Amino acid sequence: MASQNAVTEGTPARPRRQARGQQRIEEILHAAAAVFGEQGYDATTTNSIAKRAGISPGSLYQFFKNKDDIARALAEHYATQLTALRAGVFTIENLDGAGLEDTVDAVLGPLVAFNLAHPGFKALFARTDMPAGLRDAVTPIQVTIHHRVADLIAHFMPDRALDDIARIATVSIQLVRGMTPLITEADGPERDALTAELRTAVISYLSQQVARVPQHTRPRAARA
Amino acid sequence: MASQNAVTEGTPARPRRQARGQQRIEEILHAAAAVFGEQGYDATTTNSIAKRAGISPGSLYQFFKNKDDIARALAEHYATQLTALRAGVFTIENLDGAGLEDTVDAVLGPLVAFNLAHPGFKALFARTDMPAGLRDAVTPIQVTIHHRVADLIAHFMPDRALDDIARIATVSIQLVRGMTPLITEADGPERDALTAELRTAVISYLSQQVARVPQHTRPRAARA
DNA sequence: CTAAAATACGAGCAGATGCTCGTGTTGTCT
DNA sequence: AGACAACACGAGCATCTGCTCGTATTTTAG
Repeated sequence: MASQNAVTEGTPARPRRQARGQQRIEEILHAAAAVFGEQGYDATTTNSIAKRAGISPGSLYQFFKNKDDIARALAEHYATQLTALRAGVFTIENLDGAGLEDTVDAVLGPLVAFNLAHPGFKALFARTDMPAGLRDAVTPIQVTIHHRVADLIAHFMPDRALDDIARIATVSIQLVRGMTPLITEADGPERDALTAELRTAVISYLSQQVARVPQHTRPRAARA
Repeated sequence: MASQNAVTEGTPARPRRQARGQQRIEEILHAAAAVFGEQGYDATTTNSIAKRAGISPGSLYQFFKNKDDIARALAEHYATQLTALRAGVFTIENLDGAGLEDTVDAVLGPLVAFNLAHPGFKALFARTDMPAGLRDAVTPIQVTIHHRVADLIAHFMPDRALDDIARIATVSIQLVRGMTPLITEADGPERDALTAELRTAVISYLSQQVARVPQHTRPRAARA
């Protein structure tokens, strides 16, 4: 956005990255994701991230202001990948004619896969009590996610009040967030079973909500 | 390690408490619950607990071995009160003839009230990623809770396999745990609304599970 | 009353953690 | 080639946190 060249002084300490630096940044984020996923955010030390990335602490701080800054960058990284995921799989247009179950499947499947592929994700997003710095880093992205889910839900209950929709979206997200650590920490068949349980929980909750106002809505969720 | 007591050597460093000390212990636990609830477990310092309790750090460590020990004692304190709660409200015998909805209500209502009355509770139990010390402190009690919930659930689906029952109990508990922080942090009417949503989610999830095996079970959940 | 145990104090230690700083190396631009 | 910026290093600083220790006071036991 702002001019990063030497002439203007808009962003003081923002160096012009070279290719090496860009790669380092990605290596650091990769290492941070791994360590966050294994140890949790609080227990993760910046020195351990540097060690994991194969660099010195000093080098790390050439690319990131502090620990929260790493979390913020990683959160944005995840947000970007989630956006790509959405574009590829569960666009609203693609699901407009689909039923509730198919929609939930279309969202939940890739989301679980994403959590398994990116162990750091749940460490940043699936916590209920966050330190202030982490909270600031992830809330904007949580708001974005909430908007998308609310849009999706609104399609199935168009005559509900907006704050009802918002609340149902919040609850749905929270159901998923609560189950995610259980799923990622389980192995093989138990993991599949828990994923199926999550699917059941979300679908039955949302079905109940759809059925709640049967006048205007056509509650035939399974077939369009 | 050396025995400082005269006669028996059963519990080496366990002094014979006087009335004053017992009261101090309760004051410390009360203070710890408050600070845990406000700051979270990690952010809470032992010195801040001592300050809140109106004593010096040295005095605190005359009654508790370390920070985890405080958490463990507080967790046991909560477990005791929960047991009293169960005895008073939702004994299995009392609910044997009741339907699923009434049973869930009988559990969820007092449980939410308990969470509101004891702000430290969710800081100890409602976290998904716990430091090792805290995990050790609360897991025994979580196992107890899980047993009780599984017993309750088993009454509604007697022909399900034991690990199915266990998994359903785990998921149910997780649904409640995930929603608890949302509920306690909300105010007035929004809190009530979220509580109602939690009720809906749990009941619809469990109803779905009860309906899944209709052969042997009599799925007349609402009326006995 | 007296000795021992329990309670109380609070300055401060040992260890850890996020982060810095001085210095040296690599890359880029002219 | 020279100059400057980006990159890299790692010992170590400043700070915090859980906890201790020497000491003083209160309570209990005999």
